[in-house]
Amino acid sequence: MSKLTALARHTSSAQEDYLKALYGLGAVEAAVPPSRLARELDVSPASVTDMLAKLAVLGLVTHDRAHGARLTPTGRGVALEMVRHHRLLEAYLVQALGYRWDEVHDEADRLEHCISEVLEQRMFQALGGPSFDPHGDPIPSTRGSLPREHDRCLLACKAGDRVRLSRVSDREPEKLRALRALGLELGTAFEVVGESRWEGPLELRLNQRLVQVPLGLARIAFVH
Amino acid sequence: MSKLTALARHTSSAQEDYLKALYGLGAVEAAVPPSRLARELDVSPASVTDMLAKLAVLGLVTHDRAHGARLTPTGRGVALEMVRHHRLLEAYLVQALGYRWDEVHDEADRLEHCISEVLEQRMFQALGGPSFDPHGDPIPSTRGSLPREHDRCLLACKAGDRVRLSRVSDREPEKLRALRALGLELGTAFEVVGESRWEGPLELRLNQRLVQVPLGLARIAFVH
DNA sequence: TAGCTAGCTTAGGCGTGCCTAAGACTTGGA
DNA sequence: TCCAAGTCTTAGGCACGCCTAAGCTAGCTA
Repeated sequence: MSKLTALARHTSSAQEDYLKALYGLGAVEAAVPPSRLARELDVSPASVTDMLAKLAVLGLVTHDRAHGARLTPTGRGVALEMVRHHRLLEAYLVQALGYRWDEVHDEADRLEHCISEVLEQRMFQALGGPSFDPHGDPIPSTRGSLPREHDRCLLACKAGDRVRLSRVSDREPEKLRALRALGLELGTAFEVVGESRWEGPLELRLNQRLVQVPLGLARIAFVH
Repeated sequence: MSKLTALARHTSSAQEDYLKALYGLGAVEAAVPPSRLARELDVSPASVTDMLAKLAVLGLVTHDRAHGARLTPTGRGVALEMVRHHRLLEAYLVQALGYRWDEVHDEADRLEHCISEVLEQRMFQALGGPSFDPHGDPIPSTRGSLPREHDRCLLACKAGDRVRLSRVSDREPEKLRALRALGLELGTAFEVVGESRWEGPLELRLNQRLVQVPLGLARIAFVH
């Protein structure tokens, strides 16, 4: 990964969004089809073609029609920087400023593009060097390494499994509020009592209480 | 002033910069010539003409050739919101994250455009409702009122004056570092021993020490 | 193998925010 | 009074990031 930060490299917000999305779609390991990226970013396929061409010129992605787009090592570096900014900001907003886990995503999405390396570092230090954000996602190190995740989706659990909530998707605030309302926070221990049948809810035992978890919530929850 | 926040009103970063600059140049009280604004923002006069036309359509400025540009009440509201964001961010960075007073300006200039009202409020609360930023500039209230400033420029002081540093311009980090190196911080008390003669330095007595203050530093310092 | 369809790219266009170059208006001095 | 200088606007253009519409390609199915 390049030593230059995204700020010094003057990548635009939009470019950073594309790189971050590519990273999230696994463009480090395998090529990502443009259509997938278009859906993710809610832009037209034509826009994706344009932007991928620009990013290719900048040496941030490789791109051929047969396979799709992949991040170069430099592109991965920029993407990881954005992911680090995003997750660190989420952690900071929750721990230092009293945000709830359902309030931080949009704020972090805006701020991640304009914080300096200095601010990043100060927040990191203020939090004592956190490893995870408020949704259980790992915060990449400055060198770009990520702890391997061993969790599995709540949907994949079998009746009788005793697990803890380890991670949730940060995308949908409403679902996050619903999970919290059911008593599910990061680290909450519970037992899976009933698996989902015919797309019905899962049933959990949590603090002696039986709790029904709709499919849509179970899908964004991960446990170990 | 409109109740809508700049975010909800979707003013662009650039528009907000123009409004803030106009506010700083006194476009509430008197019309500001476009050339002055162009110099301030380091853009061409033609760009200013363009942008003022857009802002006029949005009802944020009035603009006639004879006089120049003035902020409407709504425009003043947006400008003050940016000023509030900027100064609050500066205060937060210094007090909560250990920045020095010469490090905060650029960071705040970027962040002021993308923080939510929620974040603004959380920072305000975390600081206990501060009235001034680290350079002694007053932080406007949400309703847009500003405490009146009674300070005067250090340059205007006479020999024998006993005063305290109350405010400095936040624009030039190097000068801020130089002031600090001379022992001058907000609230520092000193006596003016010698006024500037033939554009030479002022002389101050500060903690029994005699200190020479170059004209360029005295110009950005204010006292009361 | 031929044709259809899904997916990608090209072409052309739009709004924003900037630019330079050239014209118009004002204002003060000769 | 009239010219010169400074100021402001107009005209035309560029990069960015997006769009729609139309064309191309490739792979699957009949």
